[in-house]
Amino acid sequence: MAKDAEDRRTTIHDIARQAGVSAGTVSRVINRQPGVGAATRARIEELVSAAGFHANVSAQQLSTGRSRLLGIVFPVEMSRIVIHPVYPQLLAAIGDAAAERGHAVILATTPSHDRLDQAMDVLTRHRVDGIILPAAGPDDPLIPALATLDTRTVLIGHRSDNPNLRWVDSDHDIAAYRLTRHLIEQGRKRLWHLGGPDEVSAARLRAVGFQKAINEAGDAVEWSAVESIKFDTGIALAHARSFLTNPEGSPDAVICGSDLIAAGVLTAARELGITVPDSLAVTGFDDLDIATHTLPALTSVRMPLQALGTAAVSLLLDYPTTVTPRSVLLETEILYRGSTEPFPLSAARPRE
Amino acid sequence: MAKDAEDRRTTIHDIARQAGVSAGTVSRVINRQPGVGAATRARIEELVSAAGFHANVSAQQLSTGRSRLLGIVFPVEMSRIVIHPVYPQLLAAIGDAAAERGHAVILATTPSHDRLDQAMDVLTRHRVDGIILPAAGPDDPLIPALATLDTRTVLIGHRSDNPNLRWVDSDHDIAAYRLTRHLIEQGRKRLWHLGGPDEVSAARLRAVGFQKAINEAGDAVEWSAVESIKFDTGIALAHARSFLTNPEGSPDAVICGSDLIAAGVLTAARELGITVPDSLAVTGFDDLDIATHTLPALTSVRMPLQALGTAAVSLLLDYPTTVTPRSVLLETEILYRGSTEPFPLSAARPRE
DNA sequence: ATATCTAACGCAACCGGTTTAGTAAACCGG
DNA sequence: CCGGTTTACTAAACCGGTTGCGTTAGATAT
Repeated sequence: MAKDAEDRRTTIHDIARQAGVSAGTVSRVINRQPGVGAATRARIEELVSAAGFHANVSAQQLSTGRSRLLGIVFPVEMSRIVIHPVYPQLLAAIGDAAAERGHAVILATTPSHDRLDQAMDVLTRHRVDGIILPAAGPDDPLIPALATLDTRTVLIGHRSDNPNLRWVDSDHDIAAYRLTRHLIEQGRKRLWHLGGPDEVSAARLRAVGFQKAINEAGDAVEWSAVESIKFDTGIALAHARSFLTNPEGSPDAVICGSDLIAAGVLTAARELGITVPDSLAVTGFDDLDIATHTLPALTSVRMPLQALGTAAVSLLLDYPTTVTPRSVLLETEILYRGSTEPFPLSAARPRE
Repeated sequence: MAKDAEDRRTTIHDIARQAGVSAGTVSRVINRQPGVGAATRARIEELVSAAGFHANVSAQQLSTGRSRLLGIVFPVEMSRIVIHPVYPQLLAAIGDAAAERGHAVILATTPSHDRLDQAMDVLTRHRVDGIILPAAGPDDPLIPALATLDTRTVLIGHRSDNPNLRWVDSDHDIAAYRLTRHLIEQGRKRLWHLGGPDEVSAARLRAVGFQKAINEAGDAVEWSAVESIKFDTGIALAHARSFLTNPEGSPDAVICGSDLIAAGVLTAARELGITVPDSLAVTGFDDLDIATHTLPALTSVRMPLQALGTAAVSLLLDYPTTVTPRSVLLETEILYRGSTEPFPLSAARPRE
């Protein structure tokens, strides 16, 4: 063990000795529990902040059974498919929400799909109070694995019907539906959908919303859908070059599964001399930085990332005290920008 | 405490009872320590895996003093400036490297720069064995804060001279130097540098390497440098449109601080009818997905992300046993692709 | 056969908190 | 002034592992 008494961290007993009280009293003070006199409490609080004392979470875990730790499963293989800028932001949102509730976040990574056990190991060994699987997809083998773990688990971005799991998601389908309706009401007649990868539930739902609006419009519009391309501007560019020059017919509106994809479409349009929004409307998803820097700026759908994080954490931690819903669906916000602004219409519209 | 005996996790004592030995013996088995007979060891290992037993890390932390936890400080404000696709990959690399060494990774996020204490809190309360600050920049207030913490700390991506800190980095400057030399040797005469944000040390070093090659070339070449733009394709596009049409002279080679920036330059070139690589060479950094999807494919510099993660973890954990260097500098790999392939030269080159 | 050594284990203290049961003093109404 | 209640606090068990030391049994040396 060979620890110098010198470099040992301050413990609750050190504080207790200095304050002339027992360890139990100090414990009550740092946990803001009743049963301590005002004077004693003040004296102890003074000593605590003077010594820079921080209670050892491991010791707390041992005696209370709660680790104040949330596990985030980070699917590496998935991230090779979907390296997406919202990822870090979502992580940060979860981290903040957890911190707000006095919890920290531990990362459980899997180097590959046949090494799930590595992630599961971390989660169980650290006795996490809850698990979050962000950017989950429908066929992720982690989902059944986590469902067996008897630790409360929340998926973000995939609406699993597994009764052992909870989820939070944003209304991708509704947003895509509204976006498509908006374009149809503008008078667009040939709508294409260029969606994100099939492995991502969000991408699928966006396609569903598009399809619903199309179905409602009936024969009034032509449509086509390329689903399942990667969230990649370069790949989108190649696709767009092809369908924008198709002699059999090309779109006057493209609903994209992500701003990254929409950026590729805008580039292709510019190359081909197709003016946006006059001859072609383009929409994206996620409201990335790039959406405000394209020419014209890109109509996009902002995800409630902060709220997703907060809701996920709440679903994990609020259960013991209140009745918690099994799932939470959050609203997105559509930001209409230049890429869908119909020139004739806007010119005709009276100033207000 | 009110725990059912039922849903309690299996402990080392449960295993011990089942095996008819003491807890100490079980402990020696799961830690692969000597002093246990072969038969007993086999019997215990059997029981451990049958029960799915995973030792409680908190209990281990308490008795050994080691938490088997590495803290990653996740600078949220920074990520607003630099939302970059290598970020998740680097995180994953660190996670894997840590897992390999039997450690897990805990995230310490700061909602803002004046709430550093939140991150520091997490780190100290969980008694992390080491701290990693990825994508560090020169003026990050976290750096002095972490230096006072008397927990071993490694910066990734910033070569701090603070003696209390260690760092790992890749040789951005050397790569940029080689890249620039390569272009000069090709006969390029007017080289522009379009670098990433000043807040990121990597971006600064890339500028330094460019400058060194330029200085060596002397009067043989013209040059110009726009430093400090965000890692953003849209912004880069705007810059490129401007300097590629500058009547006072435009470049025949652009060295970019990131593939995201290079993608913008390629788009601008295409818009303006400038052929790449014949009239203009373009290079990027980071070898993102997009680099292989542009037309032509983008010459780029691949960062040794996996190795950076491994080295950082090693710098944190190898100290007690061996002498550890204070810093590690890793090599990058330059991938020459179409965007710098000089057409005349390649046509003249005999097939091999 | 006896003394000596060693490998294999048990015992129990310990890590740093939390929490329950218990005690002493203060307080309160009549 | 007394019995009863409340308040402030202590002591100690406990959480689940680890580890130094002591014990025992079997192997080896004499």
